[in-house]
Amino acid sequence: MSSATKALTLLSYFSATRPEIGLSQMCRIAGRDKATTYRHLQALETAGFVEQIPATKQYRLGPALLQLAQVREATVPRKDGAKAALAALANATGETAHATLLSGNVLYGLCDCESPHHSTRAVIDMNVFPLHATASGLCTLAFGPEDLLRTAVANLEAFTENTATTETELEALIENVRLTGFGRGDKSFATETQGLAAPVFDHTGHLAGAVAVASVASRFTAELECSIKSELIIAAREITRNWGGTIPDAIEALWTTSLNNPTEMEPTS
Amino acid sequence: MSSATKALTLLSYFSATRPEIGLSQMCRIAGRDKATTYRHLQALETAGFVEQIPATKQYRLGPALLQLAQVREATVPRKDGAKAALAALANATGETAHATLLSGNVLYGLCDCESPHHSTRAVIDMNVFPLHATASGLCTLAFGPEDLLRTAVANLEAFTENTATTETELEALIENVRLTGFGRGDKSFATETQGLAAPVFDHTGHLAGAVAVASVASRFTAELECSIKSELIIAAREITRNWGGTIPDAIEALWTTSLNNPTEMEPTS
DNA sequence: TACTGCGGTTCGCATACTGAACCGTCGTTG
DNA sequence: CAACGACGGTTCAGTATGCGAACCGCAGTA
Repeated sequence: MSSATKALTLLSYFSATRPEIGLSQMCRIAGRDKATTYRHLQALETAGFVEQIPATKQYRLGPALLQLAQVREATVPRKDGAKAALAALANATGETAHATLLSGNVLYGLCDCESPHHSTRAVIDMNVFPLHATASGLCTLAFGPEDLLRTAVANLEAFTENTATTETELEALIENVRLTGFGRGDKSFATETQGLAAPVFDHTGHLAGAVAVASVASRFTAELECSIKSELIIAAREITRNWGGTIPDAIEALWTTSLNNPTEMEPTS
Repeated sequence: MSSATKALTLLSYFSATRPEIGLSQMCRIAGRDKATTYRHLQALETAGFVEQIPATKQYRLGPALLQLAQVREATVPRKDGAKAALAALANATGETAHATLLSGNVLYGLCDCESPHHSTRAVIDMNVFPLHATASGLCTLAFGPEDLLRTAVANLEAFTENTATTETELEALIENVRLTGFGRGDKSFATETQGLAAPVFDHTGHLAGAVAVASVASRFTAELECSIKSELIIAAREITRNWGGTIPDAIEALWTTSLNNPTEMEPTS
């Protein structure tokens, strides 16, 4: 481990719950020498990555991070941060993968990626994803801002006979998403399409969108669902990381339990 | 200079205008060896501070910065307290507005906001603001800690032919700022940029940074200057308030006299 | 084919990082 | 008060570790 790496890892010990760390405390956390840690902190301070609070002598993250984060945000649009993960997802599952982005009350299609494995694919061709009828939409409703539900119930268009058209039906679907950590669209948008989605988060800690796989219903099996879910987790983690966020622990826990108990799933219909 | 510092300085070479840098290019910019630079970039990559674009092998800023900036923002939410005021300032003046933050002896760019009014704008693209050559820097020298002057005179780089390059020249500029309450950068940093800045204070009662407007020199008139100054006062008051400080009475007095004296023109308040 | 510039690797050398020990200063405590 | 411990910060010998000249393979090109 290089000296620069060691210095940089010190930064990762700062968090919202522990924003200020003293020298001795940092030594204990990092398990390193005091003199070394001191020099590392000084190096970080000269670079503006940490600053020392004059009153308490404690260290906290510095202002240079804001500047660099701004440049990062300007240079890497979100679409680029999702493309590679989507391609991997489509390739691993053999199905069509796509990402959606929540902006205000609307869920936009951001980017999609078709798999070359099958001749019949689910074709994604939407600008706006209906919240109540797609896996991504249900995911957004389950883990996004609460007032989104009002927007959703204002438009419960019935795309298929499986579409939820009442508020209670919709709430049941959302509740299921909150229990499993995955959004499910069981032929609720198109009669031949089976959707699975996972939430994606950004640097504000809020839901930013979803990543989803659209499979053709006729070849959708329990094994495929399990495989898709595990790949979805990988993709959701990567996209979230690229967007500067972290998956909330609660959702990570949901994923592991819902992957280990595949008997939980109940086809609604 | 420690190895960690050397690695960290590489990050400062990324900017909005140069978001992606290859290895050889980085060597030239940093003036350092290729192997060393490569190791540094690798260390930064493992820490998530840069990432390599697979296609071009170039490096760009990484996603870890977003997370750390988020923590910083949660710890010290100064940026939030400045953004709204900057937007209003940019909108009212029709010019590019930005805020800077003093940390130690260094003046960092915190946040900037471009106005949509003009097609030609002053583009702010700096991590660190030179104290002797920018309106914000002069403001900081005039009203910030005294020993900052020593740091400033240690680096009197001439950016344009208008840049102050001697200590006496610099002191004359600072004296003018102390008389008017506004920092002025008359093409001293870029030949086409005219800067005006006002100081901002935090809860300790000391200077915390500056808020500034960068105008294009060719359209800079007395009327515009007057308008910018009155808007600057509003923005400085608001940001200072958001940062938990108050504008010292002495500076409020300077502002009112300097707005009324040099010209009969009344600002649109 | 030879040449140029690129990203990446090797390896011997000495620089600069390491960490045990130390210092001065706080609050606390018997 | 004096002893104590925890803290931030400093010193110094010894060696791990970073340094850079030289090199490799590749891709474009003239």
